[in-house]
Amino acid sequence: MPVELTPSKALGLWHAVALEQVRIDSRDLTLRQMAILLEIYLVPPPHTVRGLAARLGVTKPVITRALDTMGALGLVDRVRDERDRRNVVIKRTVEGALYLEKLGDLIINQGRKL
Amino acid sequence: MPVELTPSKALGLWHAVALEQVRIDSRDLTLRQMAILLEIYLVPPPHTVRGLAARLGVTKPVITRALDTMGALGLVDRVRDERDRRNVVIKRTVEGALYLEKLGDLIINQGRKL
DNA sequence: GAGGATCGTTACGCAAGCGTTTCTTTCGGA
DNA sequence: TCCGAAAGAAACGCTTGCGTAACGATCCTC
Repeated sequence: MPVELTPSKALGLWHAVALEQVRIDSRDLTLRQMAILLEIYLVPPPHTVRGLAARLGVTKPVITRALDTMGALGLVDRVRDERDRRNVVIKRTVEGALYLEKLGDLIINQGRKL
Repeated sequence: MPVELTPSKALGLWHAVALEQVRIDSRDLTLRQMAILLEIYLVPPPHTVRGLAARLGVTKPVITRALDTMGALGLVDRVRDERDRRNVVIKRTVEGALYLEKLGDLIINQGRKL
């Protein structure tokens, strides 16, 4: 069942969510970081630096840096892959799940107001 | 008529749009810049630096810098208020309207796919 | 018309992101 | 057992954003 939106509602939703997010959360992730975070939490694992880079169409250092930042915020975790120790597997965290849960609630609530 | 979303669809929509936006557009606005841009285009004018700062809960230099950046991208324009020359009125541009129109289409299309 | 308030900008030092390039470690086939 | 390929991180110089504080221009009131 698709989500049907008019142009006005689509941008209105984006507007309301962006506004609330700016006001509430000082963490201010970039769009890329947000895309990476959502990818990690919404797409079945395993996730690797290389895989994410390919998926987003960016270079590997971009992913490494984003993981550094979001790791410091506790939103994601990194673990060496013991089966192929060149790989790093990106893990979800409780805090990251909570962060996205709040974002989801925000989107839903702003959607209801439209 | 509100937009009803499940948690899964809300985050799924955000995910899909963020991903496409990252892949397609190199401009990569920050969340703050996006909030400012949408505020300018969706809320009736006039818009001032001070007003936007209060609305977003940020300091004035944040707005000035965002307008610098987005002005250079052609997304917004600045004009002195002739009635009170201390004020700067922020104007919309054709390019900015086009940018948001594309974003709206993107949101709608990703919503349909859910 | 002088003095204080208001508006937006600029300056400053700092933190974080970028793309490119260069390691370091690890794997896997000859 | 080498030796090249692959994965991720680190290094480099640069750009952009941040918050605080100071600044010029303009308005308004006394």
